[in-house]
Amino acid sequence: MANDPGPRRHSDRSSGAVTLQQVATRAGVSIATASRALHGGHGRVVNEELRTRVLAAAAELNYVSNAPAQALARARTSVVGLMVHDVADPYFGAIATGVMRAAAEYDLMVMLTASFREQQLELDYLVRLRNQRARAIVLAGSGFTDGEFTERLAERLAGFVEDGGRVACVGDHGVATDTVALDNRGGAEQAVAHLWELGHRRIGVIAGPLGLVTVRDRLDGVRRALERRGAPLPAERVVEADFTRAGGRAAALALLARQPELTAVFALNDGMAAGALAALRDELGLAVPGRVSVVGFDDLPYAADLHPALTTVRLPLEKAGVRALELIVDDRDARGTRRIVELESELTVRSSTGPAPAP
Amino acid sequence: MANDPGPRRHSDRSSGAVTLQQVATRAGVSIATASRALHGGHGRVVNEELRTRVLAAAAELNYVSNAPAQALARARTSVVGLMVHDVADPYFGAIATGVMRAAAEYDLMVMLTASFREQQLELDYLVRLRNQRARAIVLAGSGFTDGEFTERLAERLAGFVEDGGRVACVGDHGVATDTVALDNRGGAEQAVAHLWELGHRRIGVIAGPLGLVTVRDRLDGVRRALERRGAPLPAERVVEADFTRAGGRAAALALLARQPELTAVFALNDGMAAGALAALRDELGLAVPGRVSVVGFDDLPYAADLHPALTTVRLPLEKAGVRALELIVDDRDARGTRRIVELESELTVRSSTGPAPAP
DNA sequence: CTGTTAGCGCTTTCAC
DNA sequence: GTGAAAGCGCTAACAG
Repeated sequence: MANDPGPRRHSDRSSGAVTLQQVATRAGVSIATASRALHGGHGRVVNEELRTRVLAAAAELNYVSNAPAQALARARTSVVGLMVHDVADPYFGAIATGVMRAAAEYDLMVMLTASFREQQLELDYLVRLRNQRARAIVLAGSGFTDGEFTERLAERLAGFVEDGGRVACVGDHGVATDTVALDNRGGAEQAVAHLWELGHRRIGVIAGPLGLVTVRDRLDGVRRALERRGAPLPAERVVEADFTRAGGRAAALALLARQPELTAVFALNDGMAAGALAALRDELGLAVPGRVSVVGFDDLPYAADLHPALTTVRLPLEKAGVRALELIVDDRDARGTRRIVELESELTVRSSTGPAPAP
Repeated sequence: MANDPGPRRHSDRSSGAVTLQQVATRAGVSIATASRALHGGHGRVVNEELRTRVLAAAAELNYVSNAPAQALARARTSVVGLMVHDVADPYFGAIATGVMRAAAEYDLMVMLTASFREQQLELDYLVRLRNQRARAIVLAGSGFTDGEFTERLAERLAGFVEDGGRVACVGDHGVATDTVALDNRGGAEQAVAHLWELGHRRIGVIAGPLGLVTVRDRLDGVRRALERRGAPLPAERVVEADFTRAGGRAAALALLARQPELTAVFALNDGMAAGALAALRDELGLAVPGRVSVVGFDDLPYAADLHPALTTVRLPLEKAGVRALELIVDDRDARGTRRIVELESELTVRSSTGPAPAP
């Protein structure tokens, strides 16, 4: 039946997958026609009957096209890279979900990379994504303020862009790409305003690692809000902590030992707030919000289930993921212009904040 | 300099990326040698000097190899697919983290797909992953018990395997692949045993959607444990709920309205337990664990922060992700034998459970 | 509308 | 140890 595949040099390597050629042969058409029938060849229309035959052959053979081969021929893939710190971290999980939803919408596959806050790993993954010829990268990575790191990050991204890739950051990463900006500063200001209105004047801050952009911006917001009210934040009222529950716990303990006069604690993320809450309640026996009010940041899903329910700043993380992907897909705007989508924070008041106790 | 790229038919499509040919030319060697120098050509050793020259040229040109092209030539990629319901769900987030950690270890890239519990989407992604020529798939998807779905799932996976792919499931998906088995049944039994020992005899169950394998197994564990103690679970003591906080809240309300004599509630996941806790405490005013004890399942990170801290069954989710990836990588065992790694559950007792109140 | 054919970038024989 | 060349599976000119 003239179905001789011919001599094969690399024969053994064949993964056994059905090829377009086989489909074409079976349908009795040329490979070009098969391609056009299956993947809609660039304006070209295929005769209805041939088309049907090709589709039937493909179905019978259980043909699935070879994306790497298509990528090679078309010089473009349909995969986008997503860089996060850790998907298990609800913050990044939410962003990732947004990206996934949008990707499904636009028919893109997403290649996930997690840096676990290791700078080298993050850098390496970036070239790995370039290697994969990802069409774009959504960078929601670690976010270090470290200048040298930022520089190398920029280099890597530049290389990626040179190859024709697009990049969108979620949050500030110190690189001049399209970005979905999260209003960390503004959110922090809102939180402070809220506490201030409740009469709090002695506010402590549990900051995360100062090397993270997010922390820097949130802390900055606190400072600004306080300065504007004529009560600049003293250095002793800020503790740097690990960005975790345990970090928050330890920091709360340290902070209140040092500054027992505090009436409010602002933890710069919900994880630390949860730890602080537990420390205050179980170890220090301080009523929240009776004796000290607590505010968190992020409004993770469990914030309402903390005890007491946590007042916190809500960040539209999932939406940020969606927007980032959209920035990447949407090529309308001229390349070369940096696009920035600003997303707003919103204070969610629950039960962990109340009037400052009378002096 | 004889660097004429020659006539190009597809010229405009070139993404501008540097190619191996360019590196070879610059290093003054053949493309074959460049390939071997860069990617260690199959036993072949390259002269040290040439090797150095190639590496230098590659560095100068900022060369990054083209994975799709390599995939085509080698007939294999270094990507594995990961199917989850939703990464923002802590359960899947934990599994995903495990997979990511292991993938980094083995130098694999992971392509993430999220079905959001839509059967068709899950099925489609499976062919998409085949299309990408993923080398393997870690299936931690929705987990429907639905027979027809399972069948189609099996079909799709079979196709994937035919092409030479490997598959590992996390949890039972009704398909006979290598799997990392989670002890849902055993965990549920432990929870019941715990309650029983505390004197609870009237236990209500807040089940998730009965169409999910996980739910079925956990419920089954409850039934078995109770039967073994001569107190079979009456149908009225089980409510099917959405697998969420809201679902748990509603179910708790319904359950206690119907069966006020219950002294314990077992929610088949932590999210529902959180909702139940809130409903019991805030809406029904029933003391936990004084009047009714509550047990959850999964031991998500926030379980200890619920109020009261939740007694729950811990599942080694991250480890499950790691193991699944290992099953895929580890080809020692003969193909054809189904391998099953059993992971144990462990009850974590906290403050939401206590002695049953005196009758 | 269909078929032929030249690549896409890389790996791997096969000869030297 | 090195190079030439034949593909890998597919797309897109180009010619009919």
